[in-house]
Amino acid sequence: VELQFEFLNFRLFSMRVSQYHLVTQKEAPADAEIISHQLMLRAGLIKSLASGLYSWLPLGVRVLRKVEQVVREEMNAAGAMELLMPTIQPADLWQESRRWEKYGPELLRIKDRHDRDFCYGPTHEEIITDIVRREVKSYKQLPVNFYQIQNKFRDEIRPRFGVMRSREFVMKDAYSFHLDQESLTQTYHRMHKAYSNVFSRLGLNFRAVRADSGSIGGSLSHEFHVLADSGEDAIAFSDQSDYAANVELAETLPGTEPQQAIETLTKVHTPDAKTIEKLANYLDLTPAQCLKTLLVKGEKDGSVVALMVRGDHQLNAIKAEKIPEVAKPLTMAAPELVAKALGAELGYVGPIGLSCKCFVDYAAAGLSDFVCGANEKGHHYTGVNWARDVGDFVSCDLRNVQNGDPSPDGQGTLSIARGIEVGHIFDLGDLYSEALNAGVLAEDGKHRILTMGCYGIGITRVVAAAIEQSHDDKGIVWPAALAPFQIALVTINAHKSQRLQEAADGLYENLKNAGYDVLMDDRAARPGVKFADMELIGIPHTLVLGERGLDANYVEYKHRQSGTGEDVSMTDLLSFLAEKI
RNA sequence: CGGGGCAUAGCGCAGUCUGGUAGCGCAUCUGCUUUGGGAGCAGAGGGUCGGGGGUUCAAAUCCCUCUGCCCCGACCA
Repeated sequence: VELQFEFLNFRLFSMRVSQYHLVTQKEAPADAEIISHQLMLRAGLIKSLASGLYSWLPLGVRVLRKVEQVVREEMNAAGAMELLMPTIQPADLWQESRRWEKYGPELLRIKDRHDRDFCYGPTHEEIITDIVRREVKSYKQLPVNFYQIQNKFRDEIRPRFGVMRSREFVMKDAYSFHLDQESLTQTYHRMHKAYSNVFSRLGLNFRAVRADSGSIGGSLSHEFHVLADSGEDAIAFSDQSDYAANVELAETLPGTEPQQAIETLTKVHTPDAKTIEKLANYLDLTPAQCLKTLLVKGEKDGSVVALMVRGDHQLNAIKAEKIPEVAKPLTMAAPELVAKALGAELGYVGPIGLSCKCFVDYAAAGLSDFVCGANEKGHHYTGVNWARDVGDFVSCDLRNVQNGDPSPDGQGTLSIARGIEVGHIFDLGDLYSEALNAGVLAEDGKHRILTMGCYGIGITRVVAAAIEQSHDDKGIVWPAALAPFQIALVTINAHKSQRLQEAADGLYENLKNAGYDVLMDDRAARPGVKFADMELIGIPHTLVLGERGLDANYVEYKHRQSGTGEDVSMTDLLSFLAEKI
């Protein structure tokens, strides 16, 4: 708890607009697609430099600092220690972990003047593991948890949505090291809790979801998603339990056994019915009564594997890649390969008499009297039944969950929502510590490889996500914790009244002394211009001081989020604000 | 990486088809008037028309080429 107060004296300066770089725009650049990108450009938070590269202008940096501050406090409270590693990393550590080959073109590789290989760090597992293996020698020094807040570079295939998916971005990354799994699990839960605290304090509507551990590796992982329709990820959660998972990972349950066969197996002529939609139309059936057969490259050269899902379902690539017989990454088999390996034509493939390995999704395996390709151009079978008509196959979980599917924990049904991933935590086990040989002497005097966790928060992305979640037709509506300034003090024509200017200066000093971040709009501009700017940049609380109020000893108060306002007596102002803020 | 689009003043755009002195709105600067919800008038500054090459008496405009930026896709049986 003491750690939490370490930074309490952190405070950003109050400013006068006349002395501040506030440049707003009425129109957003045409290439800004999503609302957060448009508003960040219009409000003058960021400026684009090149594809996926943004400069943060003074107003934007204030927001970043506020996010960082909350993150620092919660990391410190969770027992993590801040350090700072270089952004440029030598290749040899990446070669040691074998990621120099594995990471692919997202890793920006560079050479120094001596022709030595380096990369711009996309993440820091190698560096921190190297520090720990050299610094930590005894189990008595464990566990340790280090974090940093720093720029990362990932050479994305397609940067988009402004700072939401940029190439260079600010990330908080933490790494913990432990003697055993039990200690790691403890810290993992502690960090899970710390992340929930961070996003709650930032005023975001978020969900923690089970996730695939992806390219970082490891076993257990959770993502933290801010819920927003523009999110790039789909997440599934139960209406009756706390089950929540990325759709990439969310399991489907084995379905019911197929019903007794009624129809007889019949081959029908189906010209041009190469898609499920056309087939269902042609036969006057629903897609759910048809079987979709996808042919992918097998792990063995030149081989093909068949993956089957119900016609109304979608194959989940990550689940498919977990099948040992399937080539990684998942690749659809080219028509020539299919013709060569199976003698079949795409569009009319089905399980009956198919000479390759077949994997069938649970729901598809529950079908009876269904339709599938006849492995003959222009023909399908109807009345197909697995047990009676089809040879060997393996049934497994292959598809994406859908709205209304039963929750995998047996409680309730799943809903699908869209989310923006702002945090991700991983239980890495000994993945990197083993590769880099990071270990300590244990109590029994034996050398033991460490276990490791890593934990990331996309600081810059949090800013965009907050705007996606909180804006209106006038502009940004910052949650209190993120706002670049707490109070906007707008003067009405003060340049024409010395008395008013002096009163405004006095009020500004009082608010500063009371500990608030204040932006005083003292420009000699028309009131409408000032109101519009303060609303665009989303300052939560606005105070308006004009001649009228000065004469009657009041200021006007307006709340950005609710739009409501009231006149407040000058004498009561500080206690009024103390209650509001 | 594949497909599509765009590139003209800080931002938004017109002009390109049909070659003939580079324009409009916003923003910026000056002056006057105005002043409680993005003011009006008058004036001013600001452009290698993305780069290079070609055709032509003449190129923002036509041709070739390079670059940059944006969007879509990478689920199709």
